[in-house]
Amino acid sequence: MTPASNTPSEPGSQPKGRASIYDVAAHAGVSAQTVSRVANGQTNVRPTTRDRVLESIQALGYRPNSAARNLKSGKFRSIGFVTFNLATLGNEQTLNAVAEASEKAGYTTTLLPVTDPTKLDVAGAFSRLEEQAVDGIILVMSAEVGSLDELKVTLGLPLVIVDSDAMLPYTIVDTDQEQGSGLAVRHLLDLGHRDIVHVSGPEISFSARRRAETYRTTMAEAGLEARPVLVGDWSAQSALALTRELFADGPPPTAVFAGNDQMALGVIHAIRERGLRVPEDVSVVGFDDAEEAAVSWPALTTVHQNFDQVGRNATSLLLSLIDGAPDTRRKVLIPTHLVVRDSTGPVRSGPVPSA
Amino acid sequence: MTPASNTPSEPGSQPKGRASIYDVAAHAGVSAQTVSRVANGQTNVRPTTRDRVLESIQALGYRPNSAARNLKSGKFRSIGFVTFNLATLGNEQTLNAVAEASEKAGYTTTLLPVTDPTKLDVAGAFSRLEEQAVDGIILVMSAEVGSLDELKVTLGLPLVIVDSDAMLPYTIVDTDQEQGSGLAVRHLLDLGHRDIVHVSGPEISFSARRRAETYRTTMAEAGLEARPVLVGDWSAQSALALTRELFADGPPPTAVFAGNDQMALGVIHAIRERGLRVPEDVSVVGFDDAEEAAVSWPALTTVHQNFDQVGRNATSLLLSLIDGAPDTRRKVLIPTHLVVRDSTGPVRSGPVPSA
DNA sequence: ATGAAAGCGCTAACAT
DNA sequence: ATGTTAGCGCTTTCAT
Repeated sequence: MTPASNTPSEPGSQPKGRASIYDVAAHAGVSAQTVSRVANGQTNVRPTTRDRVLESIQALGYRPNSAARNLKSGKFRSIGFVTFNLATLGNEQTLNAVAEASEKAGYTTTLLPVTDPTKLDVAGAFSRLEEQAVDGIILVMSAEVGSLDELKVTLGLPLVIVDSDAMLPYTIVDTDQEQGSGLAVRHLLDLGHRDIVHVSGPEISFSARRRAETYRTTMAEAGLEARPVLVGDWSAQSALALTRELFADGPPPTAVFAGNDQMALGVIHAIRERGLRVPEDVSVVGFDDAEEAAVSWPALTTVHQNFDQVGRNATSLLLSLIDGAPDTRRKVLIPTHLVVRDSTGPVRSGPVPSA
Repeated sequence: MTPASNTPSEPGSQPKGRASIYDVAAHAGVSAQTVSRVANGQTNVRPTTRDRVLESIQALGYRPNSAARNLKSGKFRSIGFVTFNLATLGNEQTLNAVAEASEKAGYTTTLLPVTDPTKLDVAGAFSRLEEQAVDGIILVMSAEVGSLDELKVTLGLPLVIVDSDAMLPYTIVDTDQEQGSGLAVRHLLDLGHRDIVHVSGPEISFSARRRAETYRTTMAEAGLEARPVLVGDWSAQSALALTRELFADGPPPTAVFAGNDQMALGVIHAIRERGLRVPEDVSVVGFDDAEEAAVSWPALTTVHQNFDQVGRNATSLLLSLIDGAPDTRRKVLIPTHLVVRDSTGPVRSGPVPSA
């Protein structure tokens, strides 16, 4: 059946390395072009020929070489995901959403870890990103990066920034920190709390600073005095230590707004150590709505952050940039919503909401 | 200074697209070879020439095109990370470790998400992996995949499997599930518990099955009768529901071994709902040692799983395979250790350990 | 120390 | 419907 004409390279032997398009062409007795057409599902190939080529592809285990394709097309069909630490609920979920969204668009996601944020001097590490086999970059900052302004100059690749200072002159997608934090603080206010403490993430984090700011302004709007912000590092451990100190220093507040759920757990732990109850003695609100929030004891009231939407938006924005859309430097803010569970309740004694 | 001789393509205008090695060569008045040598840090270039080339590289913002490099070298310097869901503590931490380890080796990590595990029929999806621009693949299963045997036949790429049935004929890296589960169950046994329930992950998961098996054998070794395993899906919610049912159906056990920390939290939640205390009435052990384990209330006794080591080992194994080492199909089992915190204690009333 | 030529595997453009 | 030519950007010979 198959006209297995002998070629000098002995096609009958087992395949060394990988079969190229020429091997298939020789095996099927057609030109490389025809193989290419079959491999790419072009229509203008006679069914007989197509079948023969398909057989040869099978027989030789041929797979197109993506490097050659990339070289030819000038595209990689891959987007780069740059982050300083993956070990964060938000970053991880964002990555997950990005990976799924880009896969749907036929793109692959390449991780470009930058071990040390401060090492990200623009001249050095960043320009190296251009060599990577990616068509565009999603930069998840979650922390400050020096001289970002030069980025635009240095980086010759489409760029979308996630979780960042929305003042930056780039296309940005982020959770609406202000809206979310307002929700949390006003919830406590509505429950009658007047003495509310905020335990925040690290200074270096934009979102942490934004949440702390909103805590202060919302308190001010209510005509209340904000307590000094307790600055942690997102970890439950840091919140635990901070809250212990707080209790050691003076009377406990009636409510705590924690910068994330992890820290909320740490706060709750410290409250219990002190012999107090949640929410009867102290109410606690978190931020993120991580999986454990629903099953902690008590179930945590928290601000739900929609990382999936952040990731999907960032991806589609980047993809359109890659497709040549002009960079309009849009800021997309993804709204949050409050999930009220059992860690918050009305103040036990003291002023009741005006009603 | 610079002999900016005019070429037909008007090099003086702003760079359309990207500067190639030829543009730099023309700009510096040397051959492409010399540029290549400078770019790759070869020594045999006269300092004067080198400087001139370097200047041109700067001026034109030249970055080597990785597609061309890849095509030439036949390597991508990237490893593929295949998983069915990233949204798992273990997978995420493993990915993190893989990304870091491969970055250190000068490799990039490419995410190859497979949305539906059951869709991973070998003939289809898997052979497509070969087209990806990767030199090898780390497959994180955490669940069963049909006809894996054909994998070897189909996949022409170095492969390391993580978190899997260690019986498979591949190079495998995994947490030592047996050792870990033994630690957990024997810890409860040592505390005098005799009535221990196991809440497991889903049947489809190898590690879940392995942990359940070890629970049964360890109980048997102690001459005790195992309770029917409560099969959940790793989520706290599932454990919560399962434990509620358990309590509704009969007398509570004195201890629970949960298949992971999330489920342990769900179990604890259910115990409390029932008006019982942890660990006074019921002891609970988890598995993973996730961050929240240390700060949950009470702090969770759990089996620490070293995902970092799993990821690092998988990476170095894969890298050596890529470098041409023969596939010896080693099984590397990473040991765990027990972290005793506050969720376990001696049985209140009942048999005391023989001593 | 430097350059010229060839080719990695693929596909767009142009024949036939 | 199929084949031929050329070239993507780089690096490995092999000169010089």
